[in-house]
Amino acid sequence: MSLSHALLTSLLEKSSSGYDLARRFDKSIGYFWHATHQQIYRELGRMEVAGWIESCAAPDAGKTRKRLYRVLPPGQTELVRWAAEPSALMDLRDEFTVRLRADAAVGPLGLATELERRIALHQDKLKIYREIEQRDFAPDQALSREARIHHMILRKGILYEEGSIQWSQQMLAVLNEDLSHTSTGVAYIDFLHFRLE
Amino acid sequence: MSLSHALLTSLLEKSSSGYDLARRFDKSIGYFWHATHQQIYRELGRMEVAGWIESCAAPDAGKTRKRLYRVLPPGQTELVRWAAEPSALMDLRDEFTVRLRADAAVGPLGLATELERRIALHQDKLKIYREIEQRDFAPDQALSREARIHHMILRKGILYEEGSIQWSQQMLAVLNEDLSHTSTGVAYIDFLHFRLE
DNA sequence: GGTAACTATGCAACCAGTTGCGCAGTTTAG
DNA sequence: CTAAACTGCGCAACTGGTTGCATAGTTACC
Repeated sequence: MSLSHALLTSLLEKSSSGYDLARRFDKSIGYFWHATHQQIYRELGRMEVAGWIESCAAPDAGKTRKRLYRVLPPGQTELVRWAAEPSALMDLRDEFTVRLRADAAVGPLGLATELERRIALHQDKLKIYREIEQRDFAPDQALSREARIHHMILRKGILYEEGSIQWSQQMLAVLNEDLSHTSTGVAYIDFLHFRLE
Repeated sequence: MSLSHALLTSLLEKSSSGYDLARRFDKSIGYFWHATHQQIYRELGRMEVAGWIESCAAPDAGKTRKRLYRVLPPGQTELVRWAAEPSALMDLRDEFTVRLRADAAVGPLGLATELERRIALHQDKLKIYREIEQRDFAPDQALSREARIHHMILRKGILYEEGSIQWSQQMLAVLNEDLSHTSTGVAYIDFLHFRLE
């Protein structure tokens, strides 16, 4: 999924060691996209072979193997080339949605508790995003183009979490509805598929 | 990502051949999650070995190799077991977000056109979802539990597309802003990372 | 009657992502 | 002073997803 270009971007913003990159990735792009240290080291190796980046022993390495990675001009060229490519829309491949559909197919499976847990997780993320917004993107500042783009990316996360919480609460209401007046069997299933043809 | 359980759910809703399953998948769960026929055939094979499903020559097979797949009790048991498991939140691994960040890092890359294309794609999807909603979930009907869950899943898609369109239009405004009064260099980059520590 | 499109399945190879483990040095706390 | 935790890198194996290709029958059309 082109982790390499995400890493190029992150390295352009700040040259780092693989380890720092992994941690920084977790705290910026990584709020939206988790990558393990393994993936990152492997990708750094490939990019160095490709001549997109170079590395040297880190100044603060001591006797450790710590290396510092830097983007080379071919890497930046490649990033610019890649950025202009069209890309597919993200798919919303959410496991929990499938679980809900399984619940719909075989009958109540007690997903309310899990849904409540997920709401709490969304609220945690939202809280973190809002703190970052307050600290880094105060409304009175005149922001640079770069900062405005970063702000919009963060806004995307905030809007997504807010939407997820609202939707989840409505879903919770559906799961908790009194079932005594409604059919719980399977008689309805066959005409409930989304049909398009 | 547990395609097998998504397929179990889909097969429970309606027994099908691999091919039909692939096409039905595209038109229900598949609006949120694309799977190729290859993945589906491979997974069907595994599930049959595991005893979750069984297959027989399809009644309408003629001289073709068409097979019909059906969920067996162990398959349903497995689905119920799986559905109760906790699951991680979806990550928003969107390539275009990385491209925007690359634009922020190296300067304007002309992403506005691509963003406009994506807005149009979101609008197409939204239109389809709304048509499905009108046809299958008319507001005056008393819906079963199953239908209400399916409706909520569709609502999730609708809300996501609406949110994406709104956000993208704001992002477009940022990209199209007059640059003459703002810095376009790289001087700002190093303090623009989201910081948490 | 030929050819193009569609239905239906499957193999093989590859690439990306994940997990578990291990090594080696540094810092911190008891 | 030593054990534990943390920094930093990396190998090997596995799983899941993707791509390209192959096969074979069916339908539709000119």
